[in-house]
Amino acid sequence: MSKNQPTSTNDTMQKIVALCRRRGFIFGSSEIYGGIGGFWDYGPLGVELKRNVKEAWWNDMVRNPPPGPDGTEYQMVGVDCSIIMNPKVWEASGHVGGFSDPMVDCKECKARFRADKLWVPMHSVFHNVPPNYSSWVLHDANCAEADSVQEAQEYLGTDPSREVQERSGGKKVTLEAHRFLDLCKMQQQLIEQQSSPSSARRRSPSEGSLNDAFFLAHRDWMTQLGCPACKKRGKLTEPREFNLMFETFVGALQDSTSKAYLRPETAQGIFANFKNVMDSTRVKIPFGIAQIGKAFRNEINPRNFTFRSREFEQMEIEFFCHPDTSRMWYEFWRDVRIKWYESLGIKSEKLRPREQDEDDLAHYSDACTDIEYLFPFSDEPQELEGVAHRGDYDLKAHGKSAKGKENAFAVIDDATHERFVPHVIEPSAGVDRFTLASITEAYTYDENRASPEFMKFHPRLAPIKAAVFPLVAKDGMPEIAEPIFRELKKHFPCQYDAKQSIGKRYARMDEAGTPFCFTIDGQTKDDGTVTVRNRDDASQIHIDKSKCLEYLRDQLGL
RNA sequence: GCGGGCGUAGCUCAAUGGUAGAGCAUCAGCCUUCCAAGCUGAAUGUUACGAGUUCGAGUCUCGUCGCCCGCUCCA
Repeated sequence: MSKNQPTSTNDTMQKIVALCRRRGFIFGSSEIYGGIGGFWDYGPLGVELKRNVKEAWWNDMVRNPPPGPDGTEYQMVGVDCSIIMNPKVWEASGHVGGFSDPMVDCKECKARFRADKLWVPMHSVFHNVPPNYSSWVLHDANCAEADSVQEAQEYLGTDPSREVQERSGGKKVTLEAHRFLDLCKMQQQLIEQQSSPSSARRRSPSEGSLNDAFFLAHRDWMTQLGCPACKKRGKLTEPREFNLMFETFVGALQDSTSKAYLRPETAQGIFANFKNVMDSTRVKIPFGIAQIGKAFRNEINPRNFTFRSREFEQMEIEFFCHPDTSRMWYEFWRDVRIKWYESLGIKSEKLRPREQDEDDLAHYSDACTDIEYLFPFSDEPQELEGVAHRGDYDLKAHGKSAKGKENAFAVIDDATHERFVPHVIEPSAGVDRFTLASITEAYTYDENRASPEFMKFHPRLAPIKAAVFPLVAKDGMPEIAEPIFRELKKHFPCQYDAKQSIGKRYARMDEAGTPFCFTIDGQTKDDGTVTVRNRDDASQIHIDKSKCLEYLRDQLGL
């Protein structure tokens, strides 16, 4: 094994990051000023790659979507919505209230916890919790074991003035019972009034649904809880809000009335335009609205190269269908999306659809599948895309918030005259995540090659499709090569290079992931053939110099 | 956000508190008839940033920023 060969997953990731930077795929943003965490720039090769990702998606999902289940016809249309929207959008969607993580720190051991995780555990000692509690109460590892009254008391503190005896289902619980019951009731209300489809999409109903009123009511009490890490009491700070939305101001005046947000997801722009699209395009259920665009989340701790960035791009479809067919469409899109990744060179063994447990789902949601990919930086597959069954939640939420009626955005079936609010299936993919996946998937190390590192991009994604080289820059070879290059570049992104040794030029193309190189050599003048060099196995064949474009089209399948 | 580690040329790294260097990569020229070859030359730095100690700081001290690792977090 060569000493430069990657030896660990982390080593591989470092080499990939280095190659991305060296060859102009991805740079850290604002590097000349020391950089800024969570923001990335795409260089000359990276922007071609990322455009190819987006164009493949737009072409395959919007302009030429696959036939539906049982050959069902459906329409797909696109939109491109503004990044900044009326803040009411984010109130209706639940992001303003719910798109934040209230956190507490332990002053003793410096550990940090989500505030809601501290009190959820305590409910596990009650058996009169609502049935749907049982599953998510055990969500927290600390509490899964907290089945004894004593352990519950650990959390509550032992101040006698706080203790109240509560008999419940034969179990005698000694703690501040009325507070406890308040919590139970409040939490039940929060679940029933759950108004945050997005925040609830991947969180259990108990999490992230806390609002200011809750903290105002229980602020003092919560700081008395024991720290789950070091078990010391009274060391926790008050819960603090960590809102993940970027704020800005519209207009010159910077006050609360001008506050606005950079969108944390592109989906809401589609919902907000649902009626506009319906009224202007003659689409009929079932149909989809697609959008590619930037979104912003002020992540606490961006990591793993571009995987978790603060500014990122999404490719989202909101597919509207009749409630009776929603399950079918959900399964359809889940399968379509997995196949799409495979069609672009992602090996199926590195892809994993992970269906969320029914217990984890929000109460209005029928299903959600994360399509995950095994990146080199992790032992566990990480989310590339979420295919969510959102039910009629979003349209009803906006209908109620904007028009005062839940069914304001209902549609009418012409045949049956049935009036209904469509259900929504949402395949939501991360452009940067798949771009990164295509990079890590393409990265190949073969110590037997003169240039061991090369990028085995799928032809559709390769930033440069071909290069044209004169073997040496004399003997009339450049004069033959240049016209071939000029012809090819009309149809494909191509490069011409006559400098330095042929091996070095091949190596550079290997790192850029260029599938084919056409080399004009001495034989070209004799019999009119050029050498085609294949990136993946460095093999060579001869074809007539007039057939380069035809050969490329054939091989690339484009 | 916490703890630990690290910041010198594009990359990998040198330089006892005393003139900031090498290899690779890049560029130019020559050479070269298929895989990062060779020769000659060139360019490349406010040593992350900012203070302090010192006659003198890449080197010692402090702060800031960034990156990496581990926690934490990831609607």
